[in-house]
Amino acid sequence: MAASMDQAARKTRASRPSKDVDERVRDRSEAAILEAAGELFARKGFDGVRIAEIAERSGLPKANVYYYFPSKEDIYKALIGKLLAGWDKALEELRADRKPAEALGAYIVAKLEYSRQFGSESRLFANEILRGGRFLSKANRDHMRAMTRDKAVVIESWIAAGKMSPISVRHVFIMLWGATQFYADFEVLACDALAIKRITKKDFDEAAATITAIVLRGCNVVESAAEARSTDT
Amino acid sequence: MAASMDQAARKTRASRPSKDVDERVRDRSEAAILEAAGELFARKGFDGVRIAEIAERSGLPKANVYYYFPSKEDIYKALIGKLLAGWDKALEELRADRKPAEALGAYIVAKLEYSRQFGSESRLFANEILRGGRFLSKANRDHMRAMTRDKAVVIESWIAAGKMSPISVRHVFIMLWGATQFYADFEVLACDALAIKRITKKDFDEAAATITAIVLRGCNVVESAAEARSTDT
DNA sequence: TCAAAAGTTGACGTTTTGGTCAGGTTATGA
DNA sequence: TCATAACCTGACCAAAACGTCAACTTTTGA
Repeated sequence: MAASMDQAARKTRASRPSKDVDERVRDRSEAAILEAAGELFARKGFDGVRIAEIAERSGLPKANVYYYFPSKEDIYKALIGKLLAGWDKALEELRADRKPAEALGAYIVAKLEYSRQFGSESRLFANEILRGGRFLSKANRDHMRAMTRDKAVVIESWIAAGKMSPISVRHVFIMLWGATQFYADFEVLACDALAIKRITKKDFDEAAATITAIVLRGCNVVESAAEARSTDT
Repeated sequence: MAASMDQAARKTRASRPSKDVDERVRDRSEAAILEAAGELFARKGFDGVRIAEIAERSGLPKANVYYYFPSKEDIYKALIGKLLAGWDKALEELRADRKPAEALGAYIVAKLEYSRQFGSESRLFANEILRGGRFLSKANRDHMRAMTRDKAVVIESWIAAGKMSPISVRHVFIMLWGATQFYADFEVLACDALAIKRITKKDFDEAAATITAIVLRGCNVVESAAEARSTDT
């Protein structure tokens, strides 16, 4: 996911064992650029961002940004790559060997937490999808489809085992995605809806509790453990 | 919401009774521009669209677009205005005198139908919110807040009347918004999730059914046909 | 110590783009 | 018919934005 092939190749740190911490200038600069670009792309979309802005925000002169990344598009694509990793992580909670209520609750919490902590990444992803996913590679989309299918199978196994009522699993995924991303992606709307100025951790916790409660009850998920009250951590 | 004041004033159709159909060139041109611009803004965001594109797509030369709209921003704002009307319409379904199950179901259907029929408007709105709502006026936001509050009161009245279990009404709104907009706004993701090429009417119907089922059951909305007439606005 | 590699940067060139304008054509209404 | 208003448009401009470059400084490794 580094700048470009030739430059990445130059990095060969085996031949440069001087610093074990290896706080290479390159790494720091690339990170700074990526972070600045992430925030900006998230808020203004690909076309809305000037590399001069990225440069300014990352504290580097424009020409230096071009030293690390051959083009604006390359910066953007590098960020898209990072995104997809995070996308998967929450889904990992959905495993067939877990109790449905537990797994679904954990998924909702993880997804909300991800979008809370990585708000700008989440918005960047939303932005990209909204525009039709121009920059998503076929591999990216194949991976996402496969992931969805696998997790759908997990939930269908719970349904088959009578642990929850039969529903259109894939539509439920969409409900969950929509609900969990809303707070980060459409923060303005969420704030208006909640009649607050800024969304806090507490609001996210309430969101998790509400979404979990409705979805679990909505799917008639059986709660074997009589307790399992609110959806903490 | 027309181009600008002076130009709109000139329209004074009382003094020009020649055509009753009044298929004024102005009206057609403005509509063409707005439609073309809507599609483009939805897909590429404000900064991503060049007025040359709008011109081309609406079949007019660029300078002619400027004849009707003083600036790109004015075209964008005109569209935002149209959006908010649609936004309200679905919410009208939520009236205290209706039965909760009926009203909520109708709301979900109306919201989905709106985003299906006016996909590009929905995406444009999403785009605008994602970017922090730069072009939303204070009046716009005040209106939306007031609308949300009113409808929250309606649902809370149902809760108070024991017609559904107590939940965080405003978080439920967010769930509903997220779920109902997803299909239009994040079509790419929705297609991948549903393992289909394009979303059809049938998919929207299934979505409505699933969302309604989960939310109604999730909120323990009582389906008793008998009562549900204690609150009368 | 020192040459080569890595990193930095101000200034520049080219293209794009929002917006303007002067002058043309068509519709309107008396 | 004819004056006026509405409408249309090719050509143009200044600002901005992407990307380049040559020269400069710092770091590296032997």
